[in-house]
Amino acid sequence: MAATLRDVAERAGVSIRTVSNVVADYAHVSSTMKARVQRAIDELGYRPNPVARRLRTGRTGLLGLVVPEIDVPYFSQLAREVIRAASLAGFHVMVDQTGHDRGRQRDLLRGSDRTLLFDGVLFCPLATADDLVGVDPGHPLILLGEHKFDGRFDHVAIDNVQAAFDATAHLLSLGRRRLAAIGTQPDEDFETPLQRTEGFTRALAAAGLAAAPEQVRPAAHYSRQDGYHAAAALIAGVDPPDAIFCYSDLLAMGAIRAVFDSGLSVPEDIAVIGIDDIDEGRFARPSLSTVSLDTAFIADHAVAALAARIDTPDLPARDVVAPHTLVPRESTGVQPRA
Amino acid sequence: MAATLRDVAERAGVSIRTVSNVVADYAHVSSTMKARVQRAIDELGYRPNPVARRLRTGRTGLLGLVVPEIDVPYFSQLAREVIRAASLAGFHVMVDQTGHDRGRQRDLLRGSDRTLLFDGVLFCPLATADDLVGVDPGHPLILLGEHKFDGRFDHVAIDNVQAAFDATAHLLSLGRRRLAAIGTQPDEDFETPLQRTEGFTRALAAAGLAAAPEQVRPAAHYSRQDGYHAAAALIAGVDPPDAIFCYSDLLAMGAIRAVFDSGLSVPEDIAVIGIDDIDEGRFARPSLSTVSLDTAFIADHAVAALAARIDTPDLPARDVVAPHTLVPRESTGVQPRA
DNA sequence: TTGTATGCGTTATCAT
DNA sequence: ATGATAACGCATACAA
Repeated sequence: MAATLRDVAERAGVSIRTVSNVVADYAHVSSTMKARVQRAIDELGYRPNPVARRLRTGRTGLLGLVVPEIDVPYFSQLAREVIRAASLAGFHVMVDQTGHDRGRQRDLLRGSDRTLLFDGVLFCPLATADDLVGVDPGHPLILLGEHKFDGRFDHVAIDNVQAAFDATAHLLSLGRRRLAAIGTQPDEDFETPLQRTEGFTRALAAAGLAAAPEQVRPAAHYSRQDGYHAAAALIAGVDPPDAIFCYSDLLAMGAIRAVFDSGLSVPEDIAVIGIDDIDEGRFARPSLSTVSLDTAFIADHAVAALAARIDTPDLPARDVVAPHTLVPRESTGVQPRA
Repeated sequence: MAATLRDVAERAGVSIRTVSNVVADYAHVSSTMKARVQRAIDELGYRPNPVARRLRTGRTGLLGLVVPEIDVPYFSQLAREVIRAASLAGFHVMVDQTGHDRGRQRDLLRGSDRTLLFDGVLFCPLATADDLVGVDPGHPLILLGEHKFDGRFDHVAIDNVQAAFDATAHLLSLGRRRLAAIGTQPDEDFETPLQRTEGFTRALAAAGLAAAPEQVRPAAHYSRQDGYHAAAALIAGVDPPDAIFCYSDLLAMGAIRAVFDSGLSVPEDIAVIGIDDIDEGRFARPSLSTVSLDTAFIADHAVAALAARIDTPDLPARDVVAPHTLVPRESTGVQPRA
C-alpha cells in the first residue's frame, strides 16, 4: 500500500541508494537528480517507514516517561514540558503509569517487552528506589526527583532540603510558632520526604523550635484525600497547629478544605503552604502559597542528559539541581493576586 | 549485544524457526524441544526485538493520543484511562500535544513522520475539525468528543445537548432565572460548544425563558483564566446572572474565583455548574457541581473501536454515546460532601 | 555522483 | 514437528 524506497526509485528511474540520499538530504546529490527524485516522491506520496529505519539504525526515537499517575497535576504539568522538550530533540514520548504498584514499577525498569522499545527512560520513582539498586534497565535512565541509588544514573531534582527550609521559614516569618508538616512516607527508603522533613526540622531549629513527632504526619499517596485526613487529624489533636507545611500542593488543597470543614479559617487560624506550584493553586480560594519548581528547566535538562547518554553511554552520571522559588499567596496571608 | 533468535538457535542446536515457535507459544512443539530451547533463552537472557517484530508484522503496537494540552485536568484524567485501557489491549500510548496551534493539529493528522509509527490514533480535536474533511490520516482514527465530519471516522462522546440541558435544568430547579453561560467558541465549526449552547437554550425555553446573546460568553481556551474573565464581565454587565453554566469545570473554577473577587458569593448570589467532573472540583471551596463524564467508559470504547478498526479497516464507522451524570455539589447549594 | 548488495531480527512460506 | 530461506523497508559499505 504505502510507497517504499523501491517504488520511488523505479518511478524516478534511479537506484534506491539515490532516493535514500535525497530523503536523507545527503550532501552530494546533483540538483537535477534531486529534483527528479523529489517529484517521484511527491507523486507517490512517499513517506519513509520509521520502523524499518529504526531496525536498521538501532534507534527508536522513543523516550519512555514513567510516572505513578499521569492525572496527578504535578506529573501532567511535568509531562507537558517533557513532551515539548523531547519533541524539540526529535523524540517521541510514551507515557507509562506505575499506579501505586511497586511490582509494576520494577517490571517497567527491567527489560520487559515494553521497555525494549525505548532509547531511554525518564523515571519518576514511586515510593522507593531500592528496586533499582543493581538493576540493569538495558537503556539509559534518568531519575526525576530522587537522588539516592548507586551513582549509576543521571538525576534532575530540586534541592529538597532547601525548598522545605524556605517554605518553613516563610511560615515562621508570619509569626506562626505551632508548625506541623504533612507528607512523610512509611517507606524509609524514599528520599524526597526525608529531605523535606530535614529542611522543616532545620528551619524550626534555626528559630529555636522543634516539632513533636505527632505533628509530622504521613501521607501515602500525596493525594487531596491524604491531605484532608492528615490535616483533620492534626486539628483534632492535642496541639492544633497554626501553620501546616505540606510536601505537595495536592496535599495542601486537601488540608485547606479540612481546615474550613472544621470551622476554622485559612490563613487566619492556620496558614498552609505546599510545594510544586500546580495551576490549581493559583485560582483556588484561598490561593495557595507554594514553592514553585521549574518544570521546564527539569524537563529540558532531563531530556538533554538522556539524549547525551543515548549518544555516549559511558558518560559520567550527571546530577542536575533545578531551581525553586517561594511563591507566597493568600493561604499564608499574602493578599490579592495580580 | 542483545541476544537474537539466531544466537538462541545456535546455542540450543536448533533452527531459528523452532526458537520462534517456542517464543510465540506455537501449538506444535514437543515439550522436550520446548524445554531445551527455553533453557537457551534463559541462559542468554533473550528478549524478542519489538522493532524487528513490528517491521515484519506491519504493526507497531503503538497508539497515538493527541490532545491540546496534557496538563489540562480533563485530558490528563482521560489519558490515564486511555493508557490503562490500551495497556490491557496490548498497546503503548504516545502522547502528542497540539497546543493551540491548528497547523500542528493538521500535521499530526496527516501522514507525518511521527504518525506513521501509530497503528491508530485517538484524537481530541482542538477547536475545529474541518481540517479533517477529505484528509486521509493513513491510519485508523477515533474522534473523542466531536461528532461532525464526514462519517468516515469512529467517534465516542457524550450527548452534549442533553448534558447541557441537564446542567441548565438543575440551575432552574434551584429557582434561578437569570442564567448565563460561558464557553462558546469564535470558531463556528466546532461542534461541542454549539451543542452545549443548544442544550442550554432548550432548557431555558422549556421553562419559558431565553438568554440574551451577551449572557452567553465565549472562552477561547477553556482555561481557568478564560472563566475568570468571562464571569467578571458578566458580573460587571447590565444584567448580572444568578447562575452560570460553564462548558467545562476549569472555566467554572475560574468563574467561581471571579465571583468571590467581586465581593459576591457562590452559591448564594450566583450558582455555578461545570462539565467534566475533574478531581479538583471535589475538594474545591465550594465544591463544584458538575456533569460527570465516564472517562473510563470513553477510553474503553475508544480503544476497543480503534483495535477493531486496526484489525478490520473497512468496518462501518461507529458512533458511541458515553453516559453522563449530574453531580450536584456546594456550588449550586447542595451541602456537605460525604 | 550514483548503483549493487548485504544485513538489521523477525515472521511466515515453503519444504521435509 | 522442524529446518532452510525469503521477505519486511531502510541505511550503508563497497564498487563503479
